[in-house]
Amino acid sequence: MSEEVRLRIAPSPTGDPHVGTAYMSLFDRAFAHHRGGKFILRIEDTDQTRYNETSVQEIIDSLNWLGLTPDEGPGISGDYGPYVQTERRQLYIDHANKLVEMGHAYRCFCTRERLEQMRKEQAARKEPPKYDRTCYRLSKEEIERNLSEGKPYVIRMLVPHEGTTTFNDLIRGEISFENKLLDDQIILKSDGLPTYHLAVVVDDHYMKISHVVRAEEWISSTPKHILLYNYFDWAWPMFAHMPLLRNADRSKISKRKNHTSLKWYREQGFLPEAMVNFLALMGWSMPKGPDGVESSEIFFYEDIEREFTFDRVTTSGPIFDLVKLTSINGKHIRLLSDDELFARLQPFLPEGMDRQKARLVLPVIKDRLTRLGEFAELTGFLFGPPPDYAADALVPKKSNLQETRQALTRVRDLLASLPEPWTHDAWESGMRAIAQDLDMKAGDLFMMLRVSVTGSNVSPPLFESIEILGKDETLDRVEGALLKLSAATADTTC
RNA sequence: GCCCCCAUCGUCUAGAGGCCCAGGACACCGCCCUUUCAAGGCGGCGGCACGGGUUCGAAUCCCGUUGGGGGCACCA
Repeated sequence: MSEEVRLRIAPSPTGDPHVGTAYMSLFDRAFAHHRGGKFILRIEDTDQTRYNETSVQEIIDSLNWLGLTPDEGPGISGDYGPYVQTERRQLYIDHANKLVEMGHAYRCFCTRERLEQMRKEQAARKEPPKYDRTCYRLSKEEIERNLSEGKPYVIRMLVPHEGTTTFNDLIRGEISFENKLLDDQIILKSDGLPTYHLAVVVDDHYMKISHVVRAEEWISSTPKHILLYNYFDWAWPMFAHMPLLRNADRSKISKRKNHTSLKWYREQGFLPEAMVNFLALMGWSMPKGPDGVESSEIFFYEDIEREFTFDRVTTSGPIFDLVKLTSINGKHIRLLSDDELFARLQPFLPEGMDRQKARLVLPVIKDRLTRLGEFAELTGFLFGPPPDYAADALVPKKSNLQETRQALTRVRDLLASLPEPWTHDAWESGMRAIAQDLDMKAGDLFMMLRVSVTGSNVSPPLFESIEILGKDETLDRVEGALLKLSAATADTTC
């Protein structure tokens, strides 16, 4: 009987919820649930200088938004709490002390200034920066004296100078490091809080984490963690280091070069299922069907959970491409029913916008939406006056103001005479008849009307638009266009 | 500087020695559809970083080079 599969996401509450957190959560949860296990949220808030109050709730909100709800976590549930590290500080202190007693760690009284000086000298000598073990050589008496004087200290783990530490990464295979290259890492800070290295090992152990899945950037600290597991005589978890999301220049994804806040994507109107779909494509791919046929790249979380295995995870870091995300988002928007899409659109409709009308426009605009946030902009002309435009915009190529005014007048008369409700057939054949009569292209005539009504030469379908606008408003706008043409004609003639 | 990871179209990827003179998606270009723009359909452009091995046979295995990335904090 094997142990339960338990994976965790362990973000630091230092700012906006990060896209990398969503990325790791996706695979954590998919794998855990694929294997009938649990997905756990743990808050790593041991750096009080970077702590951000609203962050924890925002992380939870973002995960919920994406449908990546944790099974255990702060304020959620679970038998292995507390799930916030600052609430577990005594545990870390006890374990650090235990290590000191066992001779696997030692107190270090060096000041930051001294350490800085030491590193400077090492750099000058072109040596790798590494603690020189000054405090390891302190006598018992010196330690006692420092302690009684109340000198602040940290606790460092003692790394052996011989041997090699090797582990098997689920994605990359065997990775090994020579111990002599590792630093005597600080595991307990002078404020009594642990550093990541101690906290992660202690918590992963007591929270019974079976698979440590995290970004590639952690590979080089893994041997330190393994050493700690060994010191405590604990079994190691499995390790899997996911590729790092990248900026376009291939550096690690950053706020400066990318939108990294999940809040931003939500506000822009990216669908959670599109985010999940896109993120899954970064470093993972859906296996081919049993017939060997290529699988679609458009899929949902449930599909990922069903198919996910670490052996299909790529080793090289993918560039986060907003263009592709946008495309995937558009496809997911089109997969939604009109009613569902309308429900999702609610937070994006401006205050006071006529909801009924908005629902009416929806089918017309659906194929043109790539983000929910575009709705208002794309349909603005239906809810208020069209944007201002120059009279010339009404004039087709190879035509002039006079002809345009003449043609548009005919259009107005047609619309005015058409009995309501307008039918597509009657309207269109009327337009075409005018075009033929005036010996002009039907397209040019449509464009004239389009600009009159929408203020732009790019718009949703014309007939549907004027139908939604209604006869009176449509005629008003055509009248307005005619006025513009008259004014412009007058200008050029005098 | 030292250590570690990585290397297929511009980008995301399929490919686990012959099925590949390399397949799909995004982007780009063209055509079709069409009252504009989209969406959709069809087609095109475009890649195994380089050099050595191993093998009857290498994108796939090994070594090296080059290139990219990450780490080396009382940050995670």
